[in-house]
Amino acid sequence: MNIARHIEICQYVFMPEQIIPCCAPLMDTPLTDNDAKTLADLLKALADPVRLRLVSLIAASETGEACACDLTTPTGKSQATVSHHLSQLVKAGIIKREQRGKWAWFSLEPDRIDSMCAALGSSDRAC
Amino acid sequence: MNIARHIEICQYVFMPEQIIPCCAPLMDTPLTDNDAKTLADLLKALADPVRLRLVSLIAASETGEACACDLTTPTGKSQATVSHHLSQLVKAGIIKREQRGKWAWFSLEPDRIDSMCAALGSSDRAC
DNA sequence: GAGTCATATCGACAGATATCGATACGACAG
DNA sequence: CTGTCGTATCGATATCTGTCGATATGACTC
Repeated sequence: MNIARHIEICQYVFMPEQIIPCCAPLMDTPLTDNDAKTLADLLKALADPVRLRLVSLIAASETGEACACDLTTPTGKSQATVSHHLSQLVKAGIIKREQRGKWAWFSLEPDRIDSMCAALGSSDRAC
Repeated sequence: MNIARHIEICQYVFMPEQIIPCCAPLMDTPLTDNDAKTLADLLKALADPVRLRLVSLIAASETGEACACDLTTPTGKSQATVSHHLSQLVKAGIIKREQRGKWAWFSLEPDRIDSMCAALGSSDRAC
């Protein structure tokens, strides 16, 4: 186990711009308090059935984006609730929001979930 | 997008015995309510800084296992709290518990986190 | 069996979170 | 400028979750 290497990988993982494809720390050396908090916040943002459905509705759409107006019905929740969940996802960096006229369009922030998975793996594992 | 293929992948992902190495549904077709609930429960089990530290302490230990008695101090939580979190992780299938005399030893359930990551990816992505 | 030690469970509490109706805001159409 | 429509925010509420002291359980020692 190589601490320097671990720190290097951590920097990749927590910087959305540069990302290793899959699998990195957690398993290699105990997480610091800070890293644990950061990673937990990201996991929490996804750890809700409604938000998972929202993400998958957006990701699985033809164009890779979805209008908020089309996300209320399939989730079976109120407009206020859906808006709240979408905000949470944006705040966590999992999706991004774009205003077009009076509509709000959402699309995936592509590397965010990958980097989360990377943080949950081991750098020893082949990917 | 191929529904039959998706269902097939889903079965792998939610059956801990057989697991594809990395990356599968979520992005391919909207999650069902049930799958969303299942996946959210698994994410929730990891979405806590104390539990993440416990997992990484266990995983990063020399032998790949750790005694409960060695997990209280590094987390800075009470014995009751640590025991509670360990139970949550066991219940979620992320770690397993083995009694040895009066000590409880914990080790990773190896494929559980991988399958979670798999469920969060896309089957199109190269892994 | 009595005492000790490791761990799980219980009960209580504080803080977080999901939810929704009502309302505010901002963009567009007329 | 006024009305309409999509969306965010607010306020209230119910439920869930993390935490810990106290206690129960279960295993080992003597």
